[in-house]
Amino acid sequence: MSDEPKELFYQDLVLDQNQPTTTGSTMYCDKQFSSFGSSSACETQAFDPSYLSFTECLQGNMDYNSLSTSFGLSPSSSEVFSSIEGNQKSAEGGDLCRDVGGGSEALGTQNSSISSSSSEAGAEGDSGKSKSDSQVKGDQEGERSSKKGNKGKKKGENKEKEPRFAFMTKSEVDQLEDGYRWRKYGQKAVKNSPYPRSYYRCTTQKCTVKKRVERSFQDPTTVITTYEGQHNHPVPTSLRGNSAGMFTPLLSIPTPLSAGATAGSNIPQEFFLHMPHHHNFMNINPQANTAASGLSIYSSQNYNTSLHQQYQLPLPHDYGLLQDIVPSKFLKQEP
DNA sequence: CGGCTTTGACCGGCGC
DNA sequence: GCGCCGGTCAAAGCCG
Repeated sequence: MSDEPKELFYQDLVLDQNQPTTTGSTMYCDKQFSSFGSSSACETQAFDPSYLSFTECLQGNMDYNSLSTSFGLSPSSSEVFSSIEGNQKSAEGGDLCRDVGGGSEALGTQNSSISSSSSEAGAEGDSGKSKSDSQVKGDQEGERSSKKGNKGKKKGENKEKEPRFAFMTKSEVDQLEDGYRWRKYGQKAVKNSPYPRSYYRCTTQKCTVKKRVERSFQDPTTVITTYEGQHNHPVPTSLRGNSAGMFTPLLSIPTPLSAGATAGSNIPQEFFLHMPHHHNFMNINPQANTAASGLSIYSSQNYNTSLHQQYQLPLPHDYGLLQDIVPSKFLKQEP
């Protein structure tokens, strides 16, 4: 399959903290990520990767406060979805859905109130329910005692959820090349969306990572990929010759929608494989596993200059740390 | 022939 | 209790 993105670009992502009204992406901290504290979800206006130390992300030791700080929003200013507290449905599914599905709305105006966005918008995306997660968990850990009729799901058990990470990518193809091998195990029509949602599972043995891929019906050029779990193995080197090959054509710049940061969980390596080249993720995570370490290879020089110039990275609190990530020349202080 | 995709059926959670 | 819905299974088919 030709899963190489053909047309990829940051969707209106302007990293200008002085212009919060510019379109941007939205990042969610899912409730399931306990490390985010009681504030189960937050929305950043114009998700700015530069705010955040990806090392923190990778190491998954980022708490809500640091997250808020890193993303340039205070806990109070962050948009917390009240419904999330006790209803993760809206947290992981509905909100993500709304954000994603309502891409033109939520993404178009990051000030839009995601939590109260129209049902129309919410219709599209990941409307997964919490039960789904528990079910998934049950499947994964319970090893599915049997097939249909008894999915081995243990009610009320294994409520913990795999870390999830969702992002949007402008792509004409649904499944982006991320270096891993996936097997499609299902496809479902998404309510109120003409585009189906595909379910993939990592083909590597004992790897329970799954991902869902769907296309935003608000913006058909946008693909929403949701990763669940983390790979317990390196990127298959045999894939398409070698792992390095997967970097070549990737110009994909995803828009994080949901970040999983449970202790010990990493944001899926795929995310970083798709991150803006200029972030130069070299050795940002000494503790990264092999797969993530593969990013160190990714010192792409084929920057999109115009895109670069478009970025106006603010000086974050942890500028020093960021320097290790982003070349100084890209860190210019806003006047 | 092995690996993958397709697709209808099934299950459980949730809302009404 | 019922229907809706998301997620998953697994048989069948496809493909290299």
